[in-house]
Amino acid sequence: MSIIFSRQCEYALQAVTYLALKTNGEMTSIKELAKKLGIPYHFLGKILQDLTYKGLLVSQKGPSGGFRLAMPAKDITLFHVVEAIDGVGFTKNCVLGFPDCSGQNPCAVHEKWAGLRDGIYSMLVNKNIAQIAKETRKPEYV
Amino acid sequence: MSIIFSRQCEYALQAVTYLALKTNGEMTSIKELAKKLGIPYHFLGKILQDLTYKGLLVSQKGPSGGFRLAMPAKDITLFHVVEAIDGVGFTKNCVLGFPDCSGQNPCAVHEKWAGLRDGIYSMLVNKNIAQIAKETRKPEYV
DNA sequence: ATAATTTAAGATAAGAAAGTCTGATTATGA
DNA sequence: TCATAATCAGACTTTCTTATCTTAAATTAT
Ligand code: FES
Ligand code: FES
Repeated sequence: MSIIFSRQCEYALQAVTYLALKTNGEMTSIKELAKKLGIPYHFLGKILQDLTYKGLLVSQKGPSGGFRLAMPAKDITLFHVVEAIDGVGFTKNCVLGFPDCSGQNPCAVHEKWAGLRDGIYSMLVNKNIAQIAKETRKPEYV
Repeated sequence: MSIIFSRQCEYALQAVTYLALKTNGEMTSIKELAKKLGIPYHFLGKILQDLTYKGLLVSQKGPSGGFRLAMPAKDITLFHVVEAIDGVGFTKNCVLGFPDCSGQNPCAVHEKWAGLRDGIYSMLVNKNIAQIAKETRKPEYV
């Protein structure tokens, strides 16, 4: 099966965009996120913990605790999340799996792929998640 | 780690483009492919077996046996290989991992991603592997 | 015929990713 | 204070992917 981002990363992206919808400093619990997004509870817990450790989220224990963004939504992009979970390998790897990807040693589709790869990068950085939250219409988020 | 195609699929793509360089009906052994491309011998064997089963390659046992393309290189695209190994899921899945990806139920980057996805598809179908073989300069292939 | 070479096939192992479970810790609010 | 609700942390299990090993079957050339 072909994939772009790991499942962990997909979950993280969904969770962060969901958190972006909570405008005031409100905390959101793992329970709510897991339920609304259909993500396994404990697995999501690990991921949020990870994002907290990486500085993207802030957590709070106890009743009415949970997670919120560590900074204004306009300062976070999807790329920050991908970077934190999957790393930035996809921005420089050969799509055919050759060990060295560069203009010096291009595979048959290197030029084309380099362009698409940049396009994916742009997709991830050109909108902050405040904008993304505003445009979101997924039923999962309601 | 983010990836586009499975490692199996990458190996398959590399092997098929390598086979495309053998113009006359010549057979190529797993040994040669594994050595030149740096792919684990037995693992590659399985993959080539699979591609044979799927009809992309023809195999021959015994001394001077091996594998060759089952049809003229101009009739095969990278997409055929991806389709055979990883399937076509990537042409229709949401990049953020949402279960339903469509214009009816778009995520925040659906429009952008749909375009890039088409670009990847084009990259895979717009050249046949005869053309690809001709343009290839990877040292692995020499 | 027979020895050598090659793919076919299946079992198994090793590793990574995904998911689960349990108990500890921390904070809230009655 | 004390029960409750939440994250934190670690071990564990399951599943999938990748890789290895071994034997069988087929083909070729001697
Ligand atoms: S070498 Fe293949 S994409 Fe760059
Ligand atoms: S819904 Fe996300 S890419 Fe289509």
